[in-house]
Amino acid sequence: MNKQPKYRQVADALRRDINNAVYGPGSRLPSESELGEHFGASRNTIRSGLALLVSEGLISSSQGLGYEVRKHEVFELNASRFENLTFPQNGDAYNTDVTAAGRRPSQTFRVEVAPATEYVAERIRVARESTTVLRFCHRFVDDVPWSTQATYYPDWLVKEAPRLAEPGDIEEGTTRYLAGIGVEQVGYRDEIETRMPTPEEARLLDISAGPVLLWTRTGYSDTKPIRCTITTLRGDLNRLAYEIGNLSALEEELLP
Amino acid sequence: MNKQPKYRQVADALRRDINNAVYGPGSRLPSESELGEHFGASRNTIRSGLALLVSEGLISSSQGLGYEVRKHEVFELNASRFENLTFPQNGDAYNTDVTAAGRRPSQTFRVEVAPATEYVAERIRVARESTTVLRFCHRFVDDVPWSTQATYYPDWLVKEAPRLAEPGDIEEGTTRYLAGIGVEQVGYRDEIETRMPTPEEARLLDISAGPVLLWTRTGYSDTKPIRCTITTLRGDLNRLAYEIGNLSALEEELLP
DNA sequence: TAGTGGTCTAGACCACCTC
DNA sequence: AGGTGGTCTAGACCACTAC
Repeated sequence: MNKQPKYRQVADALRRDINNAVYGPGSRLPSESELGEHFGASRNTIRSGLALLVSEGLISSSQGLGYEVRKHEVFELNASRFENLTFPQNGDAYNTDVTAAGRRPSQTFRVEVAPATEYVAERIRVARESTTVLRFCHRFVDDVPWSTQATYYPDWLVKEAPRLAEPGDIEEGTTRYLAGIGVEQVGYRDEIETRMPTPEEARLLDISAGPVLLWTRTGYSDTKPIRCTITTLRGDLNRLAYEIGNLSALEEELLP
Repeated sequence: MNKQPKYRQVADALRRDINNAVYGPGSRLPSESELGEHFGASRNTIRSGLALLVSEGLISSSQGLGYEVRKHEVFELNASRFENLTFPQNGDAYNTDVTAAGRRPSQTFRVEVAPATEYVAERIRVARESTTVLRFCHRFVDDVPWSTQATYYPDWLVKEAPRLAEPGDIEEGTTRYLAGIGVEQVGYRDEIETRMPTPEEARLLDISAGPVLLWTRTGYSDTKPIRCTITTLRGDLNRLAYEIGNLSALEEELLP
């Protein structure tokens, strides 16, 4: 027989109850002491079991309140909608998508000059530590921190497109502004990863547990890379989607 | 002054040392008792700090051995390489990509009849719990569990394409087999999410800590969905890539 | 004020690895 | 055998929330 440690038995029992909706989304779990009595375990052992479920993203805890079953709400970002002149939009797809979902987007924004990290440098093909312009966005949906987005532009491009270095939004969108001065983004390469947040990311995105989704887009003109955008998304709140090829079958679904 | 709890101070100090390569990748950390003496904390407090770093994916622990700084090795899957007749490949891109990276792929494979989960049913547009054929793949790279892949085919398609329900591989690849009988996949919709693994996933993929990357591809003919493939990837080992548009600038990079 | 979770301790015993 | 991490206990005190 495969004997599990007691804290795992506690976690398994509670997980089963949560999946079977004995404890529904948003409802509160019994207190640590009550669970301790129920399972015949010390408070610390119960806490180990609960910590497992917290790390799995099933429950969350707040001091003075107790443990609560988390409700899941996912926002989908369409990453394949082409960022070009055929889709008029401000900045990028974010405002469009969030508003379309009936939610209220907001953001803080800043521009700075920053040395290229190794990660960025190899993608926009500049020397490590060389100067870049960083346009940084901290995004919220209904005032909940949702994602951060950092776009790096190489120095040579900023010389051609000085408005990139100016603080404040570019009304018509950076992609369109660049196209207007003859630098057109004709393709991009996306990379998607996941990992646990750094303490800094956890602070910015108000993450108490669970992973982040990292989405890097390197945009190319017909001759060279022109930007690198790194988006850090709360994993529990976001999903990325790509639609590729002929999807006429999908559109029909939405007809009356 | 913002006083951090002692176990966080421990974690922060060790994290800094790891990032500054005081403890390099693959090297061992001092034992819990040594750290306890160093930081003037009880063993349990030290363990809380170390647990934080484990959950962040920075270190791993093994009973009897100690804590080790993890080395990162990421395998990139190109998800946008079109799955059609222009790219000859077995099954899908997996074998091609892994072999190209100089690694040894292996897999176990099974076919079964399974009722559609709600998630699958809404994607291939069949009734919940209706019959589907599930082709399941457990994949390894150099014998390390890497990902699982489950593809669901709707019942109506299996009637037209009976080999889908036969156990064993389809030599020329399922996409090509289907094209051969007139069911061509002309487009697909990908969805990408992340979360912590379920206990079952942790077992199959041998995950001690860290998230999984979930990649769902729904394939369409010109009139309806024909399959739904759910790939579960170890987050620490995998990255997804999409290349879209004109990337002639990227190809040049690889010339002499 | 009472109840909740958050931190911390001191000590015990077990399971696993290396020598 | 000796050292490592893994589990578990009993108890203390603190911080936060509710009433």
